Amino acid sequence: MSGQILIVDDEAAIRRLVRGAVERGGLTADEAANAAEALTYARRPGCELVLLDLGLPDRDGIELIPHLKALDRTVIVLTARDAIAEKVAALDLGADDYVVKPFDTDELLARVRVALRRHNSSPAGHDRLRAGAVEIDLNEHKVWRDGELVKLTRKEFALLAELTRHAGKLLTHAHLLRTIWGDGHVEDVAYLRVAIRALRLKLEVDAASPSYLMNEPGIGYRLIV
Amino acid sequence: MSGQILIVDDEAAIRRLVRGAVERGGLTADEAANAAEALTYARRPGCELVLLDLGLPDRDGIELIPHLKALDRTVIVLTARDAIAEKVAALDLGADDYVVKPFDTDELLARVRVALRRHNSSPAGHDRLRAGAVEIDLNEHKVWRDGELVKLTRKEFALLAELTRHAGKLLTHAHLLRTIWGDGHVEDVAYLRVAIRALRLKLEVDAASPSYLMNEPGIGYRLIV
DNA sequence: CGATTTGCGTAAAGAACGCGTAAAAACGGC
DNA sequence: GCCGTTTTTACGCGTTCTTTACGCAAATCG
Repeated sequence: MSGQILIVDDEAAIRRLVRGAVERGGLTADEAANAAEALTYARRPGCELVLLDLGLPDRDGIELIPHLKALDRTVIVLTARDAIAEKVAALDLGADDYVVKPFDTDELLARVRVALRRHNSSPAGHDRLRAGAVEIDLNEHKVWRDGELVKLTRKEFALLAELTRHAGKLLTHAHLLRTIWGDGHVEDVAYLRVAIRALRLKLEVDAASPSYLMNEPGIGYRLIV
Repeated sequence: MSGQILIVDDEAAIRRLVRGAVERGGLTADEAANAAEALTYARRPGCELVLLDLGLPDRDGIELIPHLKALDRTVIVLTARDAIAEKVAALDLGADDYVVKPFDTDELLARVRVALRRHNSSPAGHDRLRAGAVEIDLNEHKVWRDGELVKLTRKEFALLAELTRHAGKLLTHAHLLRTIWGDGHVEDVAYLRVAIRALRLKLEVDAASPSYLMNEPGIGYRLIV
């Protein structure tokens, strides 16, 4: 299972220090020592935030920022370089925050929390989302329909969560497959069909004529609000 | 007219400095010298982001954070207090960033841009195109004619999108065939005819005498704006 | 000036596709 | 080894796409 936070730094000591801070906050972490590894881990579903050192052996970390943002990951740059120009460049490229080494682990953790708070909840605050009769708690991994608790499997929940986060929007097969099953399964539309059906059976009034989880033939699925 | 940015600081010199930075970035600003004023300005519609000094004469700025967040304003704390505990407290109370004085105005502006980018990107980027009575949303794969939703198939949509992207311009058979059907079907003009007809039936007032999807004999098609 | 060609619109039939559905096989945690 | 979950496979059905054919008008040509 992949962690929520990805720590990218070539020095093992730093990685350990950061990981300590992150785990103290109850979060899970992966580690990468170079740019190539970083991209591999960042692509894994479940990865939300990347703590990025700029001084990597194979590539300048700053080049990674656009790639990470394209994956919809939050990026906090964590580096010894404190030149203003560098900060501005990183932030303008899409970085969400910029912390200069040496840093305090408490402050880092606080900034990580800020970033995650934002990432997980567009209507700022709680991690409860509602779309129509369905309510979903992202932290508690619980789902209600008309106030009644519904039991979902992990995949079902992940799929519903992704659809709910972008309620009303059309999400492509590829997007859903990538976010929930990972890069290797972008073509496995069958997974999606089976999972969607399971959700419909549990959430729709009549699974045979859905009014909530809608299909856009050839494109993807959309959750109606 | 209220500005997008509210600068809260009891020192006029600081306010002027910050305002300079903000306006250099093409943004407008209001100023408040104490907590009471700050709340008044923050309540005004159009205010998106508050740059908040913590050392205010009437109240501790940190107490303002929850109020500002309740108004759904982005908050960047901008203060001389650099105690870690203070940073963590402010961030956990809902502040979006924390910048310690003395700060560099370029970095501040970059952080303001980051915050605004985020603030404005939640009601996500519609890329919608319009050509005459027809409006088309490329992300949502939806098309309206005179405000009324029209249902298109994939190929129809792709064709209309390509024509709309280059509205008014003449697109050759080969170009359209290549972009929608791929390299292998550059010669299959029949596809194009069938698809164009389907679009006309759905979008034109009278498909038999088109006024919107025009043919340029021997060359290609053009969408009239 | 009439015959022929060329390109377009139109219609309709068959093939291919995508989806829903079901159920069996493989997997993984306890 | 068992039970719930996930993956894999298969089939029917409706929709969409492709293919083919024909009529018509304008352009081309003898």
